[in-house]
Amino acid sequence: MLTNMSTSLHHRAIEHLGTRIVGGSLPTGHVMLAEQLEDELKVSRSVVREAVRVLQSLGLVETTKRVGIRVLPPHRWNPFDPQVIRWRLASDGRGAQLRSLAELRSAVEPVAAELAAVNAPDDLRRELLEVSLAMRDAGQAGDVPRFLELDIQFHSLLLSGSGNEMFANLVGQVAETLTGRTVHGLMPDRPRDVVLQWHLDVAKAIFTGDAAEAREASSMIMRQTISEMEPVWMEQPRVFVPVPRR
Amino acid sequence: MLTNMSTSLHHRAIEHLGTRIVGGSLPTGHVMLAEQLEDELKVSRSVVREAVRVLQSLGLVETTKRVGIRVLPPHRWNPFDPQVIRWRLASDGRGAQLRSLAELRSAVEPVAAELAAVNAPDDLRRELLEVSLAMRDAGQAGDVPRFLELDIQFHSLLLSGSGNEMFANLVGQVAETLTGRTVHGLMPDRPRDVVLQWHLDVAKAIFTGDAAEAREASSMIMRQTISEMEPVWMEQPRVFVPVPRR
DNA sequence: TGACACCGATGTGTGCTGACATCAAAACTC
DNA sequence: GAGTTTTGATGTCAGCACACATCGGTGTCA
Repeated sequence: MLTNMSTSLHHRAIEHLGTRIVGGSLPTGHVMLAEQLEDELKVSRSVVREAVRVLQSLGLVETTKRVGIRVLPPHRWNPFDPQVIRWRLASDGRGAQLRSLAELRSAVEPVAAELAAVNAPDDLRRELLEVSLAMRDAGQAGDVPRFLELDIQFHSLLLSGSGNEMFANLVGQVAETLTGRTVHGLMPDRPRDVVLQWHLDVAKAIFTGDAAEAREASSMIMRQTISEMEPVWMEQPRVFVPVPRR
Repeated sequence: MLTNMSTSLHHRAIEHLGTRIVGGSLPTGHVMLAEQLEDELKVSRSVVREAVRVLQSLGLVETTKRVGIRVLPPHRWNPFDPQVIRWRLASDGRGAQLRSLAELRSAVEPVAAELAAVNAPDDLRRELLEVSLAMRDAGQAGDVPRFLELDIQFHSLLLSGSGNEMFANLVGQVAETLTGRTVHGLMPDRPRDVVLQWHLDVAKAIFTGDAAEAREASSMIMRQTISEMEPVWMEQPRVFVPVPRR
């Protein structure tokens, strides 16, 4: 066996194929043979087979006897899988992916805020309040990296505090969205005062258990976020997936 | 080899382990050995290894050298994976799963309606209108199975029409929620007239491009749905996942 | 004598390989 | 054109070499 290095062969194989499929260099309908992948990746059958099985479970490929490994169309991919999202963010589909995530956030966060106001444990409410205060300080001081860190912290706490496991699972994706925004230079040097105030409003409302106010303030943040990020995906066309007939 | 039957060994192995882990009979921290699974499932190592790799990508287990295959805690499971959701719906966690899905719907659908009013292609708007009319007829006639079918159709069109691939991907889960509601006997024999009216309102608003009205009417439906389904998960405790520190 | 650091044995996942089974597409026969 | 055979790919199996985390024994030092 050749030098295996840090990451496992299995992981590397998945990464290699995943990026190529999602990136588009292996187009929909493209057929590969397992043996051919062995040669290409210089790994054994077991590695290829295990990698293909994982990609199959993500909806990226299907295997058919007598045919081979076929790349499936994008609408078959599991759009909620963290790996798929990561691969898309690293590809041309980055804009469309960020739009999807931003819209998902804009849907989920106000409801999460509402739920957190009703259900969140006390220490989490307190921490949320502290973070929102720290955000104000960092924001007014123009400390962008610190602000980003706290921003992620804030929204993570909010989503976790909802007590909905699906919402809580979106923290990773939200972090991607937020960092993506700064990376794209879409953040003003100094966050707007209203945005800081809205974050404070959300934290206070959750602290006092005011669900309606929490939702409202969160909606404001989301509206602002979307309008700031819109340039990223402006030219990206929307795709309408056919609804499965029965 | 014993009779292998319709589904592949690989699929059966995944199903076997997935149901047991999600169902709780293999508790968090439980450690299995690959060899032991071979004996238990009466399959070879490759089948076990490929199945374990898939479960690993779903966050259900992790493998450590010298230790074995360890079952991970529920908060590490990918809550958006269709398989995981299916396993949970078939287990004790059914109530909590339905709550998560219902809350997700209640967050997403109003936003999807808003987006559909802006972006949906014309034929989809037309179809949505037709379906909402058919729903009214089936509802008033008390034809429950037909109503359920149309209801699923309606919400699928709505989610697809948003042009957001993540929203569109939720059709399967929404269908589960809706069927789950009838299965649990939570649907009145004859859907309330207001609900039928709200569905018509959503369809009309999307048809005429009135985003705000589409959102509002959709919110009403969601509010009603949640309140109808609440009994299912009343006694289920909420789980608060620790937010990952950096 | 007791505490601690070191180190080698052990067991288990990782990776590789050759062989056979299965099954569906494609080619062939009638 | 329908039915049959062939073919070629994945599916499944079993055995091996290797890497490496853990455990327990050994040695050193106080």
